[in-house]
Amino acid sequence: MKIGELAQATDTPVETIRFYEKEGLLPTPARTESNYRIYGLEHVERLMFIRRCRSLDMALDEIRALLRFKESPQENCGGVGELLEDHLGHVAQRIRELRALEKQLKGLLEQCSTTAASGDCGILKELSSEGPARAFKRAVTKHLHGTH
Amino acid sequence: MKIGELAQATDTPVETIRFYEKEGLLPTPARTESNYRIYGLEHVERLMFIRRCRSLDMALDEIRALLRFKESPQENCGGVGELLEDHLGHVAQRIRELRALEKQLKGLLEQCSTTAASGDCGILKELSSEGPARAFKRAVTKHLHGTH
DNA sequence: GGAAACCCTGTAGCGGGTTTAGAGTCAAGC
DNA sequence: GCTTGACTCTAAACCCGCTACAGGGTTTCC
Repeated sequence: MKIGELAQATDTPVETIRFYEKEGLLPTPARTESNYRIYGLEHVERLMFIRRCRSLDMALDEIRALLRFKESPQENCGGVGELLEDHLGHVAQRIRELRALEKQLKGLLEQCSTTAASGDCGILKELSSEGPARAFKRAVTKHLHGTH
Repeated sequence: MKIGELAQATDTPVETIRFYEKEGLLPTPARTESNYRIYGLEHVERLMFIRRCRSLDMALDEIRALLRFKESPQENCGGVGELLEDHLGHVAQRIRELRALEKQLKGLLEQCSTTAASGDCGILKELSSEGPARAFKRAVTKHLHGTH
């Protein structure tokens, strides 16, 4: 199959396939006389593996590691689990961060509704708050950097 | 104040300040005879605003828009709220995605513990599943692109 | 007067692709 | 046979939001 067919089969943009090849995630395929890439079942399989991992938001480096495990003699299953647990940790961490963010944004938006009647935009005020004057003073009084 | 002091005052790397200037987020400051940038209160204020927005994970384009609102005559508060709501929407969406992800990863990890005793890695199997054969067939039988 | 700590400009790199430019190939319709 | 259009090729630039150089000049401290 040609690259466009592989693209359809795996729901992957053609350019991304070439990119994965350049990155060493996909083996270099055979070519036709006219220099077109030709793929087989094994490429479909491998690309689908990659895409499934990417859909789990794994980095290309993590995927490379998984592919090595997959290829390697046998039973580095422990390593696989460890990698996944690390990744899960990152994801959980990011969720926590985003939730904190969400809360802050909601707080800001409330400002808007409560100050809607009054003069000027509560959101912009809030974003400007914990005024700069203090920080300025801090910086100026503290221009004694290093030990002193 | 010089760039390093501004950096301290706002907890922003020096390079990032120069980057924001190049991006038009910070106005071009005055210079000393020896070509050093000199900043005042207004720069501290503006940079803190930018950093607060960034800590809310807003894109530089969004921040640019907010700064325009801030500058503009008066009362585009509606626009501000709208922008923030959009942003909140993105954040909420991303949280949903990551939670789904988390669930999938946990499922995969369970595979590992349940198949630990058995022959080979359940995780890798699972990641390879919904086999490629079907997709391959789909692609090959459907090489009749367009109307046919 | 010399070393350390600051400042300057300009450029390249990160990840994970996407886009563009310019050229070649192949099948179908006239 | 010839043109159109869909596909393919390579190489290089672009995206975001920085970060990290390299190779200078300036200021400050002892």
